[in-house]
Amino acid sequence: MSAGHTDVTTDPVVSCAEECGVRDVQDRLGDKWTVHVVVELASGPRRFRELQRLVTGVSQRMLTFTLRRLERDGLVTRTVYPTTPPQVEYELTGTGHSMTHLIKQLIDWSLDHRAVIGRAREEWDAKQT
Amino acid sequence: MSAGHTDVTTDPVVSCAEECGVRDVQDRLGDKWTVHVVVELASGPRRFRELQRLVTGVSQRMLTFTLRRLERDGLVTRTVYPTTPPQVEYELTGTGHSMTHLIKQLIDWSLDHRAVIGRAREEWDAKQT
DNA sequence: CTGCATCCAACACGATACTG
DNA sequence: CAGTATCGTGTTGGATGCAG
Repeated sequence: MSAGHTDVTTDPVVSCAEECGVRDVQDRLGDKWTVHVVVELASGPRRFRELQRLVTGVSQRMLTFTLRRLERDGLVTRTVYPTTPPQVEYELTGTGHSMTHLIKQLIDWSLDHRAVIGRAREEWDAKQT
Repeated sequence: MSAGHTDVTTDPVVSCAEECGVRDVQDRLGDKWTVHVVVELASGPRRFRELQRLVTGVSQRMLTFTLRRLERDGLVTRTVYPTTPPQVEYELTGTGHSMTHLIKQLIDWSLDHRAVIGRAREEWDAKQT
């Protein structure tokens, strides 16, 4: 594809990577649980227990952490219904939903290049004897 | 943009998040140095030393690691010029360049929501007394 | 200049136990 | 059910020194 990079200086991705608060998004997208939780919440509001069941392997601790952080950043809302037993519902906000699209991009890219990368990886590993 | 999510139960982000090798991409996008390096390489081939200067704060160890991993996955090429002193040049491959776009998405989103998230965060912190 | 190996501190994460 | 607190551990990442 884009071979022949005669002019390599024409890919203005960005000039500020760290300064623009990208780190926050990185941290979130790089976090296994965050992505999982957002994906689950994308299809509608969920209760705590429900999420823990849906997001396989997550510990109670990490789920709480993840939800708190998402809540703090205004990506999910936390609604407490004062019933017995207590019931808490988590739901994506508008901003939260917009992150959903971002995650979609991520997944699409990974699906697109998964095979190529896998092959490259095998070749490389082979060459390392 | 995509506001007005009246139907929350129809956001088919994805059905498999972990199974499809998304973790790999996550790891890479979540990695501070990887993103930085790719961004720097986006504007053209760079030498090792050059990268270390460009990517402020990276240790030699991490730069090597990062480059090796990128090389392994076929995202960058490593060309050795047998001169004295030795000269090694790193360059993004086609796949590598495509990741550039993904990173762009990331940065765009972060720029778009940076303010909102920041405000939400402050409010949340304030409420925590 | 480029790269690898070792040591060491920090932190993230999981498991567990306990409260409302 | 929902959430907090504590402890043990494994991985990450920086600093340093040495080699090609």
